[in-house]
Amino acid sequence: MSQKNYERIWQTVLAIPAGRVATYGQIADLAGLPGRARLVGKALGYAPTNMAVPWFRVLRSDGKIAFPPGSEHAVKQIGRLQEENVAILKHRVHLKTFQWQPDLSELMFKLRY
DNA sequence: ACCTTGACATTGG
DNA sequence: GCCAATGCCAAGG
Repeated sequence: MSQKNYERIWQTVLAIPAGRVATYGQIADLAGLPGRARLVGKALGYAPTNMAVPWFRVLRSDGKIAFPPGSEHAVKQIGRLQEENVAILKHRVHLKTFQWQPDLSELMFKLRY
């Protein structure tokens, strides 16, 4: 287990502000792991609950919820997003409106890159 | 070392 | 926009 990569991913996701969302690929890039979007999903699955990583703010490249419609995970995710006023329509978030546009220098500082 | 598995992404129809 | 085919690559068996 490459705990190191997971940590970077968790830290990056922790930087997503409430009310905004990011895609798996975007997180991979920001975490310095280009081309490893799938690793992001895996890392979120292993995220320690005590660390409160906002996994629900991460979506597919087209804005869709990654879990199957109606599944327990999907329902919870949609609920969490709606609590922060992120609109969901047809299992999808309009990225043009809600996608996080990180301040790169600030992020670099936080992640120590 | 080989094979399988994904909370993915991109492209083409 | 939907679906299928491809490409991708770390983890775990």
